[in-house]
Amino acid sequence: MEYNYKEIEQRWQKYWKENNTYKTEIDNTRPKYYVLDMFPYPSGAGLHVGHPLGYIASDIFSRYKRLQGFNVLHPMGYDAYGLPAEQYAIQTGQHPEITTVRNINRYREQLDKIGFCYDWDREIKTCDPSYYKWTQWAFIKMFKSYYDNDKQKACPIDELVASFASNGTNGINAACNEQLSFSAEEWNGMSSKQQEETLMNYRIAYLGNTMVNWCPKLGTVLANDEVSEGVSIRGGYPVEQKMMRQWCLRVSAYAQRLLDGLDTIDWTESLKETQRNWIGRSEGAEMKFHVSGSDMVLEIFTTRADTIFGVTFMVLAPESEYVDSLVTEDMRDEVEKYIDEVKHKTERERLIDKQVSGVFTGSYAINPVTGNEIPIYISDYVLAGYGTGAIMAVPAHDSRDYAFARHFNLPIIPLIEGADVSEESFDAKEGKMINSSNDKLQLNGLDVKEAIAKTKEYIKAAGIGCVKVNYRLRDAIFSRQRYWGEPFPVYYDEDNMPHVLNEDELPLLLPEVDKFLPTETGEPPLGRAKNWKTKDGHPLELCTMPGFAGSSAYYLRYMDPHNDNALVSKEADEYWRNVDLYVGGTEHATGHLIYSRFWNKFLYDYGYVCEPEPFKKLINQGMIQGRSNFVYRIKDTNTFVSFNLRKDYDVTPIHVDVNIVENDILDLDKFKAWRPEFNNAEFILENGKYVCGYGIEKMSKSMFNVVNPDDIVEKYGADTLRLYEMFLGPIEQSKPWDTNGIDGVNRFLKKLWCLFYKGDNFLLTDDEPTAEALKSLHKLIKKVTFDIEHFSYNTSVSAFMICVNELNAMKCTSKAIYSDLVVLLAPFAPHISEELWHLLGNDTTVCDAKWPEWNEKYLEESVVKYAVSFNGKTRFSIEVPAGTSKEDVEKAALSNSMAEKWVAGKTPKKIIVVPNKIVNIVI
RNA sequence: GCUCGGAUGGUGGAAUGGUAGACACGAAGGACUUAAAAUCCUUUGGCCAUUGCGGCUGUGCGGGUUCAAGUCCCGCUCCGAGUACCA
Repeated sequence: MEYNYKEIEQRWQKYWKENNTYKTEIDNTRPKYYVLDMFPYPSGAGLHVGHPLGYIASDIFSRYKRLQGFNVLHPMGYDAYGLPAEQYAIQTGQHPEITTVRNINRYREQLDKIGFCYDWDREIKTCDPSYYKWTQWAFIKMFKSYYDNDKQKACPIDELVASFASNGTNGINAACNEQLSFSAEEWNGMSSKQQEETLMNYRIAYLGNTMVNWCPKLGTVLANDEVSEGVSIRGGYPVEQKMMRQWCLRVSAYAQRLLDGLDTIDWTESLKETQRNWIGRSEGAEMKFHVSGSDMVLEIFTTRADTIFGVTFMVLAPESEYVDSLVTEDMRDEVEKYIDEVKHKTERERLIDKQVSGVFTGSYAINPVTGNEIPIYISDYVLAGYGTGAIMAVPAHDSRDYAFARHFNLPIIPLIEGADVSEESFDAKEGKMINSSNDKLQLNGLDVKEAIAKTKEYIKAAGIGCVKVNYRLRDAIFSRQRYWGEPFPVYYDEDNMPHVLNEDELPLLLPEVDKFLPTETGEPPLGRAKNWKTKDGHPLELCTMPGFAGSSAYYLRYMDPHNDNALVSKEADEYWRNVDLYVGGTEHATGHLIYSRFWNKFLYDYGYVCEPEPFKKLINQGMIQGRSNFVYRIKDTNTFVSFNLRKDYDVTPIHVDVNIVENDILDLDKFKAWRPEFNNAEFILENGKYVCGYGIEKMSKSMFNVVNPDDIVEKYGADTLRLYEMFLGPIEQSKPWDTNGIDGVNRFLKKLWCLFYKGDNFLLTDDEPTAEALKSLHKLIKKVTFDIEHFSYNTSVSAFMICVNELNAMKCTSKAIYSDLVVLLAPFAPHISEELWHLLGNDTTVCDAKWPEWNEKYLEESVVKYAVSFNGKTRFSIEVPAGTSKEDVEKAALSNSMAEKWVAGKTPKKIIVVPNKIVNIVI
């Protein structure tokens, strides 16, 4: 019998489906293990060969864990809301749901062919009302909560209201937009609208006026992680800063917990570092500067309190609320002109144009330590959103202040001994302080670190400021002026104040609209929906939620996907707890992986989930790049010259579809048929072949380098695809897709098949396995077990090849050996393993087998080989019986006929024997 | 600029401080074939020797630690990824 992968794979895929082989239920008698893939956004292009890389890796791990006796939860679903479907809808008028469903079906078809062990009963689509009900539910909870900094958790807003009513803001330490201070009487005297507005300052989901990234081309705001280098990640359109009233999530309240949690989880150091940078904790001091001739006080944040004696000016962000009252009449025109200029610059222009710019306000501040008067400027190098939006400028020790001082000719006072500030600032936090003492504070002679500490002490004692920790992490902007997303469960009253719906009114269904564009009056697409109001006629929110809303808690829903009464039941949550292994790309480091952790912590605060971190271990699969092929056309002809001969001609390289090239050899007939203009192409060949050049690029249609997994499955089978993707290299590494080696793994499967069958004869017997075969097998068990635990799948595949070659060479026919081998292979190549497993006479599926354990006794060698080195250089090797003592190994090494040459009559100074490995003789 | 990775044959890549280059691809030669495909065998880092079965050299560069370094330490070069007026 031939290895007929098509027949085998189809038959077993059908069997698994019909028998619910991968259906998972809570089972308290077995330990759980939760393996999760980052669910895909179903794009119209379908899966390419890079997508399944992570899915295969997690599938191998799931199957392995299952064979080890774990109850494995391994679900899959779709992140179905998103911009591309909506952009497509705008262009074609087709409802995004139709495109989305079509794409999902296509994805499912492609996934099914690869033989994953997903429990499809638990499938989730974020655009499904039964799913987004719980996204809306969580939003309502967040709306009804504030963050108590003392308790370090989210609490019901009602508690805050009660506290305001009895004590005002007294004793309240809550996360907020701005520190408020009022008494119980003042609170009780407020109108309900005023009270509502006050509460917005505290809610975890709040409506706030914030600077947002506005993308005019997409017609929506974007979160910080959706923007890179001044353009939108989706589409690459310019983004500008704009003040807008938007729904926000108070992620910043969780900054410290998000930072601390990183130490408790098993993620790669680089990913944790990315999150740490994104959270951006910095310890410093907040200091008050009085404005000269006024009772205004400006607050600044600095990490370099020690440089207070070198402050020669102050700078405010142009957007700062204080600017208006600071500007003197003679400067007003100039300041307004500058603010206007800054406002109209897009983020991108600001980044490109790094010229120093700014303008003097006309006002002066007083340095609280030296008493000196210093000018106050505004400049766009100070950001409104960080710290207090104002800085004390120390040009000698900050490069940005330095550039500004140079441009406006402001004084520069060096504060560190030996620092030369004639050409550039000295930013390093090292050296001894100078010019930094007066009757209030003496820093001269101190080290920078000591000076920082001493200054902080002084600031506190003198009441001119406080020690403060700042975070770079901002609240997440949660509104999108888009159609294809979750509607907010929010309506507005007569005062235009927002209220949330009752939980029993969920889900609030996404309404139909006639077009997916903003309304004529510039309102979001939901403004087109008919009857978009509550039963009692209140208008509903027109924005929808962003992409990360649906992906923030999906891992919880998989635990209990059909529950109508809760996001996840207590029972399911306490059994499955959190994700043991999460596999996905690094691109979500500062988006999904932060939001999800935040969302989880919020739910944790209320006891809806029992684990403070959602993803215990995380593996990042690398990207698969495209490997493009080129042909070389001789200029102004239709003649193509082979790669190695191209130097002799004047040629233009042209991308050629990689699907008509094999091992860099062009299929000439397919090439002629590929494009009409190549119909009558001529070729200059080398050795009768046309060799193509290659290059590594992103996998994309325009480069003709997209390889579709279906084509590989068709040509080689799913098992070959799975093995080959793993064989390609370490899972975490980015690498180009290169089919050149795929024959190797395909050959391996055929070889394995041929160990079972020769022609139509079944070769296997019940013979006792030989010691040699057992050794080969147990070597494999040990290696593969170790490799899977360490996600080193490429070396596992090699180990299988070695083992099969060995068994082949020793003509092993023992069923006992192959039985274990097939179980080991099952996670990697489930279809062929299932087939072979049944050929071995089993009637259960291979998934229910038991992972074999290795026995050291089969691995023991009777003879041990030692490499013999002289002064570290290996010269020859010797063999001694296993268990030979060190002394005897030394003797054997020295008495070897080869040794004489290297010893050369001298007495060895020292001999090192590493058991079973090396004898190093130092002469 | 900062942070984190990485650099090993023609290629993808192996190597708990212990015989570098496993495994695979490609290439060359051979066997079986009328022929091709498939399959199998041999060789394959470089240099030298190959009527000596061996020698020298070698993991981006320069140092160091060690009996022993691809691996650890210090200083560079180059490449990749992320991030950026964050005070």
